[in-house]
Amino acid sequence: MTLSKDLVAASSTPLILSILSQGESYGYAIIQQVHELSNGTITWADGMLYPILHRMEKKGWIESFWGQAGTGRKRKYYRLSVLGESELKQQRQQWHQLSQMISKLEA
Amino acid sequence: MTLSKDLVAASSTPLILSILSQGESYGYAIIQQVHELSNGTITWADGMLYPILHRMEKKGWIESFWGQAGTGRKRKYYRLSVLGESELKQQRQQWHQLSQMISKLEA
DNA sequence: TAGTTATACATAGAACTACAAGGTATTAAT
DNA sequence: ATTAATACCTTGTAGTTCTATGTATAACTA
Repeated sequence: MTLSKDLVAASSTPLILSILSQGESYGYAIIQQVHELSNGTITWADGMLYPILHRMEKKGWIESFWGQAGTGRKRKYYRLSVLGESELKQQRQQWHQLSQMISKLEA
Repeated sequence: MTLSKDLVAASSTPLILSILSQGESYGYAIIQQVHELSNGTITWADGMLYPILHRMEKKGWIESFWGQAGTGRKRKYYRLSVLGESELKQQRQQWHQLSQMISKLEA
């Protein structure tokens, strides 16, 4: 399944917010989580994700901090901010409403 | 509720396809139908809808023909094409998948 | 130990595009 | 007569996205 460009754009933010609502994570892992959650149907390019993360941080929805993996490799972790929590709530609501509208129109 | 730009873009096409799947309609009426279906929360500008309809026609998802309202006013009606039907099916599936992913992540 | 793959992050800017604003025209209402 | 509602259309720009490219380390493998 290749998602339409619009749908990718519209879903990436709520998906990232949702993932981070379950605990902090980092770019590379988020890509894998989305891949798994979608049963392999969604594969994000890393060059697409990082700008999104930066934008979301700029908006104050997520916060970053550098961490160390067990291996010694550096990672930039992200966690949901308070603002991000309420944003997630709103976006979930919007998704829900639109889903319902589309469902309602199924003959 | 003001939907995010991304979400408006992602939802407009499946919504229009869904509406037309229930029978032919025309631009002005589609705007009102969306307004009603959303309980007044979604108000599309006409200048935003017409280009979308043109694009969708270009892609072969919908077909247009000029008609006459009872009043004598001219209207450009749109109906779903065969291609549009399968496109709708796909887009519904995608919406469904993403909705499920987001739901699944609700703690 | 050299080469390859996987992990991990970053950004410039080409390429795209949405849609506000502005335009035309007819019918209905006041 | 005027205004509101109905009905459609397009240009230009202001904005955005994400591809392509770059850097670097760790782990594996032949």
